Amino acid sequence: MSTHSVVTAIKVIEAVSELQPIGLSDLARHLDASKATTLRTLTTLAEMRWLQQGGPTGTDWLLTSHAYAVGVRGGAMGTLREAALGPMHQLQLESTETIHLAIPDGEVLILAERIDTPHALRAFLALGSRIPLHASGTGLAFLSACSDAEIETALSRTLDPVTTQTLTNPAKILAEITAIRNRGYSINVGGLSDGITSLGAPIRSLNGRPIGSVSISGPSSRITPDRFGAMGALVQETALRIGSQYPDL
Amino acid sequence: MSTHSVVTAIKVIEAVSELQPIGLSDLARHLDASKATTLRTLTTLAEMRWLQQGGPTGTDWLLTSHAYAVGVRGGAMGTLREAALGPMHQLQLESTETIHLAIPDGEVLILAERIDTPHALRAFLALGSRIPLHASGTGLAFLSACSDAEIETALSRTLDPVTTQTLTNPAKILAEITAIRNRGYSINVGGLSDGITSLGAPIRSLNGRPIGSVSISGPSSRITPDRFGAMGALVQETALRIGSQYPDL
DNA sequence: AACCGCTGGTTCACACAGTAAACCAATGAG
DNA sequence: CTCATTGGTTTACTGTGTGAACCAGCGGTT
Repeated sequence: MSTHSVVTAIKVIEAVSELQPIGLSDLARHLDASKATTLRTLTTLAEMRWLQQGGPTGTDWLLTSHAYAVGVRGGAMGTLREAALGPMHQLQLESTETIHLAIPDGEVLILAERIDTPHALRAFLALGSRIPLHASGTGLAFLSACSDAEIETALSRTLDPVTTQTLTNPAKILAEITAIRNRGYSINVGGLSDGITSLGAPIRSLNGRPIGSVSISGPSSRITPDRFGAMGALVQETALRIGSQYPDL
Repeated sequence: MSTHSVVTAIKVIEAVSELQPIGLSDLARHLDASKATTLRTLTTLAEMRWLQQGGPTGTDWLLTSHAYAVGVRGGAMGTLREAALGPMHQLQLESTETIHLAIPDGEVLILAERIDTPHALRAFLALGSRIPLHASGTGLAFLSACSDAEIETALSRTLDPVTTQTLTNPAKILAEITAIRNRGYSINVGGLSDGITSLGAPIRSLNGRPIGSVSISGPSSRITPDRFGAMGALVQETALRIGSQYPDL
């Protein structure tokens, strides 16, 4: 087996990130690599302060906060979030609900920023969560700004349902996308988590390419159909404001 | 020069994170490595979806959102933030100001989470920001929970002033630390950014070790000395609640 | 034009870094 | 007391990553 050491290193980081706390043998097995290799990679990564030992047993491996600090600054992550914060705050005040900013990573969106509602009952999604394109307000909004070819490849993947109300039929999703394009914003009732409704709009860079999306999320009891129009207009406007500040991909 | 390839890979990631957008030659010069090595590292990292080309010139290198997604989950970053969110929200409601959660990374703290105030005038600090221990409410609070030896090594470093009001004299900082220990919370008026006052308290794990700190931050015009007592008690209580949920380092 | 200093990217032979298999010591379950 | 784990170490070999030298393209200056 010929592997670049840096490839294994990255795999180690990602595996630890996902499975932590995790022990050496477990990790080596999961990576299908020898323990010696795995351990040496672990120790060098520890020297670089990306990993550390700890956890229940004291010998398990964990990701450090250094990894976080490095990741947050960053391309779209840094500049787009910076540009988005102001408009997102304003949208939070206007809607009084939770505001999400999502950014694409491969075939999913990643929750990049969240402005919380003061309400006790609220939608909750951890930062960094991977959000499937077909199952969320942000995702559907993002798709609606993609080219037909991109949409097709996105929908050609297996579309796992997240809740009982998740759209999984490509044809229905396509219909929904054209609806979104006409309407200007997406509507997702319980598709990502039960009882949560969200309205989303795509953020376009100055050249028109989709670079993320914003959404308003809250309990379906508060975000009722009669408020869709007003709230949808707000998200749409917010997405426009953010995109207009953002120069390019 | 003999270097591990994974070490250079990590250095590349960190350099790109810090300097992006950045070109090949620039990067190689900054890393003191050959362009060949640098480029191959860049391309493998791009294959792993951690980096991508783009930016103004189209050939500059950027960090992807994938790096962020990997970093956020993670050790202290994940579990502690999860445990802290509830109490932080409550503290936000009680104080009506911005709440910060900071976690140690080497010799600084990293801003891990932020709950914003609805006020238009508010303190702002980007997630992932590196916060010097001696110049912030969170930092001083964290120091106050460290052992004397740890404090000494921390204060033996060069203490750069951030504002004109930053404490840089080790003796004065030590005095402040004992004051914090008696008082139960830290007070920082304009030490990190002008016009911002913050009150912080250390978060201790069940075994008593400091693992982070929380703070209330806002304009000095709103966080006035007559409110220090009440607000300080709130932060302190919040830090205790968070720590009591958190098992161990 | 020719020259310059730069850029991103490529090629190649050699050394050394990274690999896997075998091996230890310690722990916990049966 | 076995047996199967665990984390960690040692080894000799091999193939990966290394840096120097090399292209080609670009924008100014002369």
